[in-house]
Amino acid sequence: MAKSDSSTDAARPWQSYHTVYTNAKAGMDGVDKEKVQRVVYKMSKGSKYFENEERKEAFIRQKIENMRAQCAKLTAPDLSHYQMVAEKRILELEATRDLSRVWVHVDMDAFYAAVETLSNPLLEGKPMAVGSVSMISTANYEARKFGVRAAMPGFIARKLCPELIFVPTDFKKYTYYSDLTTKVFRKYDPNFMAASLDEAYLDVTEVCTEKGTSGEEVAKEIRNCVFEETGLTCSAGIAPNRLLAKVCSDINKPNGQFVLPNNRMAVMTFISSLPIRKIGGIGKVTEHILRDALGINTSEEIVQKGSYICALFSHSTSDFFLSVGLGLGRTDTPEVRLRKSISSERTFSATGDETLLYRKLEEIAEMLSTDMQKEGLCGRTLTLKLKTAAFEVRTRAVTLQRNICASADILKHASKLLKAELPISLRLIGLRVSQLNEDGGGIPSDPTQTTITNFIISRNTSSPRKDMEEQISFGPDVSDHDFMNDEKSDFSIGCHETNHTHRDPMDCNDSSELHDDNHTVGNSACEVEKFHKSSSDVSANKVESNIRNRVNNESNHLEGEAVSSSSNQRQQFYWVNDYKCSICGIEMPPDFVEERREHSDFHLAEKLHEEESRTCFGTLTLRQRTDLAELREILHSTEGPPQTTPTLNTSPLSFSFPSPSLSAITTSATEARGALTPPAKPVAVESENLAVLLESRGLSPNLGERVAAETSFWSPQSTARAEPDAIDTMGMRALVYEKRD
DNA sequence: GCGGATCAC
DNA sequence: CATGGTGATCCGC
Repeated sequence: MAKSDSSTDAARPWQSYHTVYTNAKAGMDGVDKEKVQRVVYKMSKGSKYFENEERKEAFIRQKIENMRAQCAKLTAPDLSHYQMVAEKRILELEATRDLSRVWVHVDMDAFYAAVETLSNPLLEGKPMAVGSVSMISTANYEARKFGVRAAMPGFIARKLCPELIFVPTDFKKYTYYSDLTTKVFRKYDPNFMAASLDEAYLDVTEVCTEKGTSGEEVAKEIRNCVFEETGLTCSAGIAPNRLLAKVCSDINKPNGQFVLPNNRMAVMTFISSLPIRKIGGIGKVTEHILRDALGINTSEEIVQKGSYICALFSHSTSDFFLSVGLGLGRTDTPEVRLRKSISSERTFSATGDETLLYRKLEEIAEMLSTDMQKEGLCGRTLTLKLKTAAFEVRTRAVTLQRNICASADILKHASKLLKAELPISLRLIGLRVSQLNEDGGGIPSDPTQTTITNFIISRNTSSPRKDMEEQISFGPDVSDHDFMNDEKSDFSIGCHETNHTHRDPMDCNDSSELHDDNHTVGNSACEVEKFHKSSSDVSANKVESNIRNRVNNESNHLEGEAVSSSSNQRQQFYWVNDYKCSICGIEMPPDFVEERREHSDFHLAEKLHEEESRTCFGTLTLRQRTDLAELREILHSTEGPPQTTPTLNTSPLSFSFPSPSLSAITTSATEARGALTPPAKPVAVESENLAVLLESRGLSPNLGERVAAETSFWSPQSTARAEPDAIDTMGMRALVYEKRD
């Protein structure tokens, strides 16, 4: 079924229309997939969305063609070279295998839908979907029988299942139940990793040894506990690493579990027959590419075609693929995850009306700024995201010299970016701020003061000179960027609907000034108040970044918990509502700059003292102390940590689709289980022979370890590939931080 | 550093 | 009639 495209396409065109939600998934056994596919196709055909999907598809096909051509060009010497490269990489990766941990991945069954049913028993047994007519978050199992799935537009779902009941999302409820599960998880692993409201990874190694039980038993216990606590069922996967545990939890869903023993042969057998699409990080496109360009369908084939993998993909990507083929995954518990960007975006009915578009932009800027201030964040890079009426996505970014967080500042720069794209018809506008809390450099002794001054100058005088300064990086960018890249030429038609080869920065400035003025008129008092608030937030954020960096650095150098994790998180200093000390409660208005500094210094001294007596890491505190100014910054800025959890409930919704990957796997699950018994053909190397093999190739037996330590695959930056579920929704962040108490 | 793209939830 | 929002990462410039 891999081939014969051309023949079937003409007769059954729907077969070539692939969406994320037409894949198999738990609870879809008896579904007439052909019929579902046909309905989806018919509902989609002719729409702008559909046309865009076709364009994307065509682009991917082109890419695949190029790769095949590249493969064909490989000479015999090339191939033998890459074969060696692959073998070396495989050995090195193999050397990193760690079978000493027991990981459990817990995944709630149809979480949102289950919660809604719990609070409204009338829904029981009826096909129901949580979400809206435009988009479904999750569907219960009755609905799945009709082919209704997460990420499917509601109007298509209704076509598939006319009686489908729609229930709007209610994140307060989900958070409440999620917190209940958290309580259970923490008992088994105080450092468990919350992957989302309904998913968590637990390292139960210690529990197993202490209780002398198996991971299987522990998982059963956890699931029972979760059920008693919440009345909700969940599924679990037990495996030696997180990547495998995640795959396993999907196998006997719902309300089941699957154990993959800590045994290399079992792992290899399991992974070998596994369709690559089941693995986190391999999505629709990657699957397509690997299948059609290299003929790879299973993980086993990845290793078999290792030479082609290494020839075609970058180092980090091929490492990821190979490690998947070997059933490797992360076994460590990473330190606190830090947000790297914050964004806000909205879809609306497409319009080319500039006034309307600017109004939308204004709203987004406002929302984003609000979120940033809630979190005490600010950043230097602003990215405008646009989706055209034709569903094409564009982004335009500027990196400023200073951090911003006030909505007026965001809007000012965003307006310039948008202006440069006009005229254009849009259906979505989004804004993102990244490079959070970084020291912009050149911030003098008193950052708070300077920043306030800058804010006032920037707003009140609106000096064009300053605007030009900040736009330095904007100029070159304009002339630089183009869509003439030959590879993409066929896909860039829409991009030419505007001509961005020439822009007048001054024109942008003028317009944004105008805009600013309009915005300010009428409530200047209110605006002034805002300045204070946001400016103090600016310094706050900067500081927070420092402290966060420190926490990171420290935890790298020290074994065990980060020094500051307990003390900092419990007793962080910041101004509640911008006037009340979070530690002692004393009230002090924002403009009492000097008094505030004194006050924070007092707490700083207190804190240093506490840390010194609490820890034996003298060198560290000493080093910290060398720069009192910085420390003071830290203290000043230390943001109200995640206990801002209350904001969680009211926070912007973040849709969460329970395990979007499919699993008509009950069959493949039994296959896999059966396959575990007989010793399968060895895919790579036997671990016991590893040292011998390494040496036979002139590699020292521990080379693999050393290289792996340096290679990017194991480094934090490529976590997404190795561990793609490192997602930080607001809800998740609360969970993640909470666990560190 | 920017922009396109993929992925997860 | 008509297809979401947030965050992360990677690649190729």
